Amino acid sequence: MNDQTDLRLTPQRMAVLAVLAAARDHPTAAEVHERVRTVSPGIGSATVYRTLALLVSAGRALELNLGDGTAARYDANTSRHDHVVCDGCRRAVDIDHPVLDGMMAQIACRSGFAITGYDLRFRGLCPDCQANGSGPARGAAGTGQQ
Amino acid sequence: MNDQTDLRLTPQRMAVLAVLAAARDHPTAAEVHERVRTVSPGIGSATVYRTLALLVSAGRALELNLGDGTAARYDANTSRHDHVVCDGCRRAVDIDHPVLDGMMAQIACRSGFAITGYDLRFRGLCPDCQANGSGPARGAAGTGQQ
DNA sequence: AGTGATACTGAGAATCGTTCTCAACCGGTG
DNA sequence: CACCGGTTGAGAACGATTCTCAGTATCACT
Repeated sequence: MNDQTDLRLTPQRMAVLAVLAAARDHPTAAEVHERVRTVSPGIGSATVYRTLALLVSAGRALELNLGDGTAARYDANTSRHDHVVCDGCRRAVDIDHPVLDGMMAQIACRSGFAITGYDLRFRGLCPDCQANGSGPARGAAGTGQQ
Repeated sequence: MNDQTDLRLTPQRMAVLAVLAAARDHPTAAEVHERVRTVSPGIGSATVYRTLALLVSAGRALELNLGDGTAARYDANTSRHDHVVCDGCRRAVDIDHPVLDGMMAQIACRSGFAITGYDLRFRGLCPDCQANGSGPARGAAGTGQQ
C-alpha cells in the first residue's frame, strides 16, 4: 500500500529524479520545479510535489527542514548523514560524523520512547559568510529551533 | 533592537508569557492564542505572533519545529535541551542529555563553518502510542527530515 | 482495434501558518 | 493639552503545500 505497488515511471517522474540526483545543493520543491521545467516544460508544481513525496516515501530522497520557517529541501543523498546550515546564506552542507547510536539507547531508556531515528543539524557561518562578515540573514535570525 | 530596549510589558504580553510559562506541552502559536484568549478575549493572532517572536529574540522562549511541515511550537524552557517527538501523536518531550560540544569542534574543523549551535531531535513512539499500537500519524508519515 | 479500469497529469482553487498594513489607541513628556 | 513612538486588532497578503477535478496515458483483456 506504500511501495511500488503499481508505480509508473513516467517521464515527469524520471525528470524529477534526474534533477534531484544531479543537484549538489539541497533544492526546494520550487527550485526542483524550475529545473525540471527546462527539460519538461509543461510540468505542473503539483506533479513536482507529488513526485517528491513519492520519492521520499520510497526512500529515494530525503526531505529536510532548515528549522526556520522556509520551504522544505530535498536531498538525493539517502545515506545517514547530517547537515550544517549557514546562518548567513542558508546553505546546507552535508556532514558525516560518528553516530549517536549509544545515545539513542540511553534516551530510549530514560524517556520510555521507542527511538527510531534522529535529526541533527548544526548551525553556524560558512567560510564565505565568515569572510564577508555577513551577519545572520534577516527573516530567520535567532529562529533556529533547538 | 533585540533586548528589552524600550519593551513595554503590556497586559497582552504578560498573558502570552504566562500561558507559555504555564504550558507543560509545546503549544503552537494557534494554541497559545486560544489559551490567551480565555484570559484576554480580544487579543488578535498578530499580537500573539509578534509577542512570541519578541520573547524568542529576547531569549525568554524557544521556537521549535518538529521537522514535519507543521506549525512552529514554543517552549518556555530556555535551558539547553533537546526533544523526542512521537511519530504517533506528534507530542514532543524534553530531554536532557550529555552535550555534543566535542563533536561541534570536530565538525567546525572539518567543514570550515564557525559552528554556533545545533538542533537535535529524536524520533520514535511514546509509551502511549506503543501501547495503542498506533502507527505513525497520517499526514506526516515518513516525513521526518533527513 | 475496442473497452474498461486505473494511474497520472496540469491548472487552479483551497488551505494553513505566518507576516504585513493600517488606522485606532495608549501612556508618558513637553 | 498636543504630540510622539510603541502597541494593538482586523483583515489583507503571502508563500508553501495540498486538494479537486476533468482530461490523458497506459495497461490488461478481449
